[in-house]
Amino acid sequence: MMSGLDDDAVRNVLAASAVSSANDGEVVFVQGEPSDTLFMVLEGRLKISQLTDSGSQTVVRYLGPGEMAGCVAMGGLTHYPATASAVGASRVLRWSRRTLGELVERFPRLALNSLATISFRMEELQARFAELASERVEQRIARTVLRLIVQAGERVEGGIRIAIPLSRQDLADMTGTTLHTVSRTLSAWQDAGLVQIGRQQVTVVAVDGVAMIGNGGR
Amino acid sequence: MMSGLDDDAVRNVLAASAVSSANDGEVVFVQGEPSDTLFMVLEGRLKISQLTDSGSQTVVRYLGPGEMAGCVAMGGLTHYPATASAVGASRVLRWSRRTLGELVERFPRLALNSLATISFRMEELQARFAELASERVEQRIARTVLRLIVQAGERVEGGIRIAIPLSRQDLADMTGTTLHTVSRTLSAWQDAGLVQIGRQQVTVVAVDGVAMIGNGGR
DNA sequence: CGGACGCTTGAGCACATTCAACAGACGTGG
DNA sequence: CCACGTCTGTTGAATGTGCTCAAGCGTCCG
Repeated sequence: MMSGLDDDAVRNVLAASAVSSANDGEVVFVQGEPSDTLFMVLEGRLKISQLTDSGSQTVVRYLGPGEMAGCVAMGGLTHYPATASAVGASRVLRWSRRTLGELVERFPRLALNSLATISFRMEELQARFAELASERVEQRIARTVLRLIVQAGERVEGGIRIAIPLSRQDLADMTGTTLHTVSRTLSAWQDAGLVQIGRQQVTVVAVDGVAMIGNGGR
Repeated sequence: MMSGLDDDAVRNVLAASAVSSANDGEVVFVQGEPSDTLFMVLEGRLKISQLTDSGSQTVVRYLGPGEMAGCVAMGGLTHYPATASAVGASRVLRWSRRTLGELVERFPRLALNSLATISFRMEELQARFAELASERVEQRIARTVLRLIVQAGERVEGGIRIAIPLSRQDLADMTGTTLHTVSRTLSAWQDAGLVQIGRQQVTVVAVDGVAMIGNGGR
């Protein structure tokens, strides 16, 4: 978010922010509310999720330290398109839309950086959209797990652990399936020695094996 | 794209552009190529589509006059995430990445406008993603048709026609299904008096009926 | 006139959902 | 500390939506 700004500018931008804390599960902003604040994660994580009117949930992404949430406050959207809730004890920086307007005027670079962030996410979302449209469930789960180990992988003995409390339901909400199918799939993978699963956690033992499934190798 | 710019600025921005024509089906930019140009549709339409490595296609959206294509050239992406091809004889404005950099420096507002555009599309894509993840095929087709009549609806006797040559395959690529299912669905709708279908074209007779299906009323 | 293209329709099947029941882990409060 | 309720996860069986495979038809165009 701050890339391309000189130290002085960064100090100015930070000085204009406020800090908030959020406990595990606490909501930072809610889908449908007026989008009058931009956030940046300082500590912990945010889970960005979306609720359709029919009641089903989709998880759009997880955000870690340094990442922006509610970029739409800078773009033109008047309401948040999704809900952000804290995963574990977290801390975020906040800028009001007003403050933001002034900052962007002084440091136009901020707008460009947001643009870069959103472009990147847009590309990712398009890719996930295409996956969802054309690939089978097992493949999608594999790709999602791979993305998660990039985003939040943690080396442990015997593999790479996804350092987010991740329920079967969460994975289902990311891949557009049900927790049942996710459970079955992960169990099968464990039997095959690809992963090690536990309550709200997944450790990938054989990254190459999972990658193969993700690429269509059955 | 030009909103918030004064007349003089608009003249400057336009003066820096080049014009290209594209015949029906001709490709404007290709997925994976370096994204060194920003486009704006002047006449006709562009179809933005994406090809996965497994070979299946998804249609991301259609763009009409005044809309920007390849916004990523302004954001940070180095390669186009999708392919743009002309639908019918079309004309587009072009700005090179270099020119664009200079323009943005002089008129920072351009960056904000792009941000607004992408934010809007991001929101729409998120909504479609959620649809794809949670709704049945018929519902998704209904919603897609409704979106299309907003984007390219044309009042005709007996309904609203979608003024784009739209094959069953195209609709399938937008909804993540097969042309077979789309064909069956549209035929059923025609029997029910909801739409009037023809070769590469759809005319919605009963918008409310289609909307009901889109909202889950079976 | 012939071929390519877009579309329709039927039959069978497979993947994933739905329905259902249960098991274990965790947290809470008496 | 144990009893209880809640939350998360597992697994089986039945069901069904939508895909795949297959064949054929009409229309547009060279």
